[in-house]
Amino acid sequence: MASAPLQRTVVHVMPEKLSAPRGAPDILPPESGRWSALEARMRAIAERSGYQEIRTPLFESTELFVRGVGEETDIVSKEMYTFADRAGRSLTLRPEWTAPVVRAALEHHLFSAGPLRLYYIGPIFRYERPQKGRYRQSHQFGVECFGFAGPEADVEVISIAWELVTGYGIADATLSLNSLGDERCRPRYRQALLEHFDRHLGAMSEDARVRARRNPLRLLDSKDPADAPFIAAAPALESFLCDACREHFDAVKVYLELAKIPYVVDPRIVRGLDYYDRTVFEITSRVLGAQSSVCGGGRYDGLVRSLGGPDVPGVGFAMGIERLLMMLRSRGEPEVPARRGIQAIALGAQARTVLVPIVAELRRRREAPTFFDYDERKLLAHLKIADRNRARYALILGTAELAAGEIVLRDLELRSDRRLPLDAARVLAALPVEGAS
RNA sequence: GUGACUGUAGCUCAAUUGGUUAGAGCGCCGGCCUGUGGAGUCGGAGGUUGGGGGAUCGUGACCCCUCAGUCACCCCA
Repeated sequence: MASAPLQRTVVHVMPEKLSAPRGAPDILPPESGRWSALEARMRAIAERSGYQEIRTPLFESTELFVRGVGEETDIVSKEMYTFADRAGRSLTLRPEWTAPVVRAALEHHLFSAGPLRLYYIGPIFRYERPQKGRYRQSHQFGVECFGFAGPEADVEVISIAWELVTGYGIADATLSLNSLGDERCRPRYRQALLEHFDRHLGAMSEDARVRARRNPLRLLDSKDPADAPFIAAAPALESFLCDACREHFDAVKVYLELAKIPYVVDPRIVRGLDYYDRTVFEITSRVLGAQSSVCGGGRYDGLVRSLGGPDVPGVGFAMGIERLLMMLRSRGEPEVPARRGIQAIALGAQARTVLVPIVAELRRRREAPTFFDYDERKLLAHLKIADRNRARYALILGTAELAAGEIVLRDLELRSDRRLPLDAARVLAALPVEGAS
């Protein structure tokens, strides 16, 4: 290999600074700490309702999303990260979780064991123009409840979402609800809609004409003022629901009231994924700006079958972690974190040698952090580092202590010193237990 | 994919409507305050003004392209 010329080439070819791809932000400390705390809470809440985690590959065969999400949807038609692998297979970075979850459940015969409750947490990828609350790699938490056709499951799933969003004292959240009907009544409504809009399409936005062709229901969702009067005059979906769908929808509302979960019925939420039927819902917040939706979901009784599986009903939601974090942050929390952990301070090479194994022992036995700056500094500088680390204690070993066979344990909050025998066990015994943060 | 705005030290921002060696605060590193901390004080490092072209005697400032961010549309979490 002619490595020398190759190296030269590399230097000339990439003089630019390396940076993260567009719309794919890094998550750095201390922000990453907020992430893991939220994720822990999501897992806990899902598990309390009997949900278990599922992890699926980051990429799937492209066909899964085309069939599962719908060829005509924006996600599939223009937002997927699709590539060919070395064998020419078309693969796609998952743009959503529901289709992969169903695929995995089918592949491993999870439906044959009866009702199934799964949750997931992880990244999704959509090729969109980034803006606030919208990224090319974003992260979702969600649950899928399979095997129950009744309204109880809808409300179970909504309850989980609602608890997560409101659990931090967020007053701003709104739950919007709608029913899309099922395969019996929706076609009739679709037809009625088309007939209504057909007469006005010439006066409506260009976008509306596209929607009429691709998904007439989405006409209702147009924000173009030109379309507003025609939308207002459009027939209401609710009046077209068949008896079974109406009964289901009414029961969902009753259960929500029993659960004291406030909602508004919004006939305009129709959702952009093809697989939904009956209940659809969304949780929104003003603080998110234009990307107001923090959670969206609904029932998808036909999806499993359409992917080649048995006739298993399902209901679930997906929640945007970035957006939920934005909601939490907007309530402000400038609080200074409490002091925690120990700053180990060695003055001089010999003290350092003695302190290293003691620190190792502290780190093995305690959950709270033990910080150790290995550079030779003055005591003053070490204490400043301890403050920066927000350490509660300083463990100081200098030449005087070393000679006396002692070590100083300083409480940085109380500003008081104790002299202890120079021994890891004695130090541990003198420290209160500090648990995980 | 469409439209608009913005990119100057690690961070937040200056730089008299183009004019000499681009500054400040915070942060960082170091000295002093004889081994006891969020302070003070003195000093230091750190910028090819996102990148590339162009116009000009000359620009961080003007024009074009590009990259990135932000806001809205589209769509969605």
